[in-house]
Amino acid sequence: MKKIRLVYMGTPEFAVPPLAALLNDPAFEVLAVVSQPDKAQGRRKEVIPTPVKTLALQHNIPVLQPLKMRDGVLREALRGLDADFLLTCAFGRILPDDILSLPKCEALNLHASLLPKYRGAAPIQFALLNGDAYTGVSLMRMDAELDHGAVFSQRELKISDEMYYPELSAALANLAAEMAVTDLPRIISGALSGVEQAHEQASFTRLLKKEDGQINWHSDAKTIAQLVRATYPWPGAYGYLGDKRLKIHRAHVIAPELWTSVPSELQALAAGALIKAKKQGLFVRCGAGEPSLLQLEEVQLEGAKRLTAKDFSLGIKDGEVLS
RNA sequence: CGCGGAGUAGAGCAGUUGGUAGCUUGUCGGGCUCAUAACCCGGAGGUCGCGUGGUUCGAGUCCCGCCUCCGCAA
Repeated sequence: MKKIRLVYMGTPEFAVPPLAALLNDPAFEVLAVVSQPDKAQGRRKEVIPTPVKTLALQHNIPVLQPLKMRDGVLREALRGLDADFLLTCAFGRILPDDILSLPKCEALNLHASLLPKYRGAAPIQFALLNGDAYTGVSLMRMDAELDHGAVFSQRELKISDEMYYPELSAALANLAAEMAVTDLPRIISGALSGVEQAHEQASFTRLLKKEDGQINWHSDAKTIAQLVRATYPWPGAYGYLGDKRLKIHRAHVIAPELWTSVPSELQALAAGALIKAKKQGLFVRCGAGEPSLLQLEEVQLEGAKRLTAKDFSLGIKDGEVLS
């Protein structure tokens, strides 16, 4: 049987499982991998190859890292490959028309949401941020607009309360991998056809910024917990203790029925007030009117290492308030 | 040379104008209690990151050099 020839375009960790699955499946032949240029990272500004590039090199797949999409160089490189599919996954750049319209090559995208919901750059984060019960992945055809083309297939995933961004991202990436391996052949055979999206229901996500991690302690604890889960590990949810930033790495909501102290006592506390409850843990009073409680699990003060809430609480005074 | 914070008992912190270290927690022993992540009593545990460095009668505390960790920025 003729192998399915494809060019894979992806950059971050999320795009690794699908590529790995395609590389391990004999039905596919990955002709080339396109990834974003390597960037300097870390305190020492070391240049780190992208996760997708690393995997590709381990399998001796040629890697292209074009600086520009529109100068024709990439198009020329791809044109000679005679691929059946151009498959992108978290590539991070919008592809110009001349690449999407390569002859006899279907340009597809793996997107981490149930389109038309959450088009754009940060679908996983926004699903967590909004406290959605479900999200998923979509396999779709690329067209001139962002995440706008016909959808071939989707897989759903339940979001559990324990999922932070890395867990959800990994779960979705695995789902995307499974979907790519099983559904690309079905597209070739004609078993799957693209269905136009319900565009009027589309929503869009943008890349998170550093400031998106700042916590408003007047929000209720549930909202704040969602922010913590969505922004971990970057940009990270944070408040301020004095003039120092305090990152909240892990936290969860305490259901009102589990409160050991009565609401009237909480009512008297300012939003952001830290509550040291002996061995029971460290809590923050949240909410504007109705008080709600957020239990901190893991935090990190600016300049210090990350600590469990227990260790952190040993070093702070009573009555301190986060802002 | 990007900016900045920090290295003190197992852990988290304090240590004022320099006078040989203290708190919380944990740990060990004992006690109390129907019981407790409760309470009471007692003990162990630190060459204060490194330098056979400098200043000083005397340095965790000031000066110099080095190492390590971390936040910001990228």
